[in-house]
Amino acid sequence: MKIATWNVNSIRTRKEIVANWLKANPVDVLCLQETKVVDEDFPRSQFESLGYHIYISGQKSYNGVAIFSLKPLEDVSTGFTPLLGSEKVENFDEQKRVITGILDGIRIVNLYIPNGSEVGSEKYEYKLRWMKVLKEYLRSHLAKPPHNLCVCGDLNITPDDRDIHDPKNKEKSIAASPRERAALQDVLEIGLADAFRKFTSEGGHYSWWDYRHSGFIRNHGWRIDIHYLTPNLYEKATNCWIDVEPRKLEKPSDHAPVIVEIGID
DNA sequence: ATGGCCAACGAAGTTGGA
Repeated sequence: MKIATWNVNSIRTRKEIVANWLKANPVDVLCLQETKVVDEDFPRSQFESLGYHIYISGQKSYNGVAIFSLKPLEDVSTGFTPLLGSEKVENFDEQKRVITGILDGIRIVNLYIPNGSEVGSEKYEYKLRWMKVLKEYLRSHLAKPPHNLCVCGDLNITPDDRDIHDPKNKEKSIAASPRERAALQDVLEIGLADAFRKFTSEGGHYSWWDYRHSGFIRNHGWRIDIHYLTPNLYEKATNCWIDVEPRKLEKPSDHAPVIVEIGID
């Protein structure tokens, strides 16, 4: 089974690129972030004609997540509230950043973690609070069948210095600051491991490059689009890679898709 | 170098991204 994750930075702007990619790479599941469109205006037909079932949670202008799956998903839900109740999650579900469903005994959780803007800002504190709720949310999923999690998406945090092209000033840099990395590690304590790092240990592999500064040409990027797996799935993972090809196209997303292959039918 | 790019919204400039 192949599960891909891709921050497309507007599905309406990127629909041709995404559809063409799926034709060449017919993954079982594609998790999208930053769809940036309300559900009524989501360009469904282009992807349904490729055989995908489509599950979406969008909003106007910002955020928005979706899952495409060749087979129907079970137990689909959006946001934290269905598991945790509204009193535990402040107003987090106003921003559409979480969608999940089950496929063949795997609970797939698609996340668009808040960016955080600048270290120390109000949005940064929001991000850190969001991470605490995320941990409870994932723990609740893990306690229920099928007890196998694939947590993927745009995590907006680099796990370590191998995942940023220039670690200088990282303490003050959003997505690399110590409190963000500690918050991520705290979430992973429930029992999640980075699928990409099972196969590739060196640095220099990125999933996001700034549109500015010729970031892609110079490979000045960050690896922030990640699959985390529970141990049973981690053992079964047979490959995980970043497909940089779509980043070379005209009007690309600033992120590249990342694919994990798990050795089950 | 307090920047450069890109998208949404809406019809010019602001907000957000990471």
